[in-house]
Amino acid sequence: MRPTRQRRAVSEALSAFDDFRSAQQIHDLLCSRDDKVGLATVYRTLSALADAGEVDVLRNEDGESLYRRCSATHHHHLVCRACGATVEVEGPAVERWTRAIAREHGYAQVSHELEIFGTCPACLGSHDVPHDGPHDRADG
Amino acid sequence: MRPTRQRRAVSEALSAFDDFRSAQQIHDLLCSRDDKVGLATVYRTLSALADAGEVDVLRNEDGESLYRRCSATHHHHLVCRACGATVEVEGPAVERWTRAIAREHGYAQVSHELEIFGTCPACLGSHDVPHDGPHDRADG
DNA sequence: TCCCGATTTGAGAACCGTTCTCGAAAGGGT
DNA sequence: ACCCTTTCGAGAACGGTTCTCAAATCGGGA
Ligand SMILES: [Zn+2]
Ligand SMILES: [Zn+2]
Ligand SMILES: [Zn+2]
Ligand SMILES: [Zn+2]
Repeated sequence: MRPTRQRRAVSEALSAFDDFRSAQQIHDLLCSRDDKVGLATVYRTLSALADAGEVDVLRNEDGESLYRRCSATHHHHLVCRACGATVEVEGPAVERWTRAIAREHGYAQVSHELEIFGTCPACLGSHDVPHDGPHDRADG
Repeated sequence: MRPTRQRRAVSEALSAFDDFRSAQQIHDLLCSRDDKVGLATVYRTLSALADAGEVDVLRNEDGESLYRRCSATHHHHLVCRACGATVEVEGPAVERWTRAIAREHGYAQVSHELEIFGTCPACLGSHDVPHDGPHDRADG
């Protein structure tokens, strides 16, 4: 995979966010910076990064794919519904439990998806709960 | 909510499946039975049932919504990737863990999503793995 | 039973995130 | 510079879902 200007731009844009962002949001950020990158290229690059395990993907309630640069080890997410603030969490017991459940029912090639949603401390404190962006995170 | 012929048909169609099915699959089943129900009505009825907590919803990897009549208590699913065979599973320890993690980070109004995917015993045994339907489940 | 307002239906259009198309542009090895 | 492959990108296409709105249906009261 060639490190083209476009791919570098998408990858750097991802790093500018601490929370999960959609392909279109990333494209918008690049546009506002006058980085000319086609939307199709943003989609292609994000898919490639996800396939390579360099970013995590999760679907929001609208079915939209959201991307985030995460640590390399297996983990799950605690995500604020209001602002998107994300915490990576690990639970060895949960990992064991899912494997045990699958074995118990004879299922093989097991994987799992686990996300925790809630309202983060910042959003709990603020009187008007935001719905369109993070509180104090870089986004451009 | 009026118990119309259409809503009854959708509800009964759901009961004919043991695994998760899409709105379009349910619509197809009704058509093949000469139950005249519009696709929009199928979507509306499934949404209403999901809102009422009468059916569980999960999104497949394509972002499609799948529906299943489940038990009323909180549970998760062990789903076969190949044929869709579904087992309801419960894990009190996981429930405790998610609450603890959320509290630890100060998140409130916590919910979570957890699905386990794998290959069921029947699909492991069969030589040509099916990709379009369950093994020996009612679907008509 | 008949009437009437409220609810429900459904064919098709609209919506929207995503993927595909394919000719143009860019890159790298020689 | 040349060639061949990869990548790009504007716009079309795709597919699941939702919306539109006129027609059908329902339920309750007269
Ligand atoms: Zn992650
Ligand atoms: Zn895990
Ligand atoms: Zn269920
Ligand atoms: Zn649970």
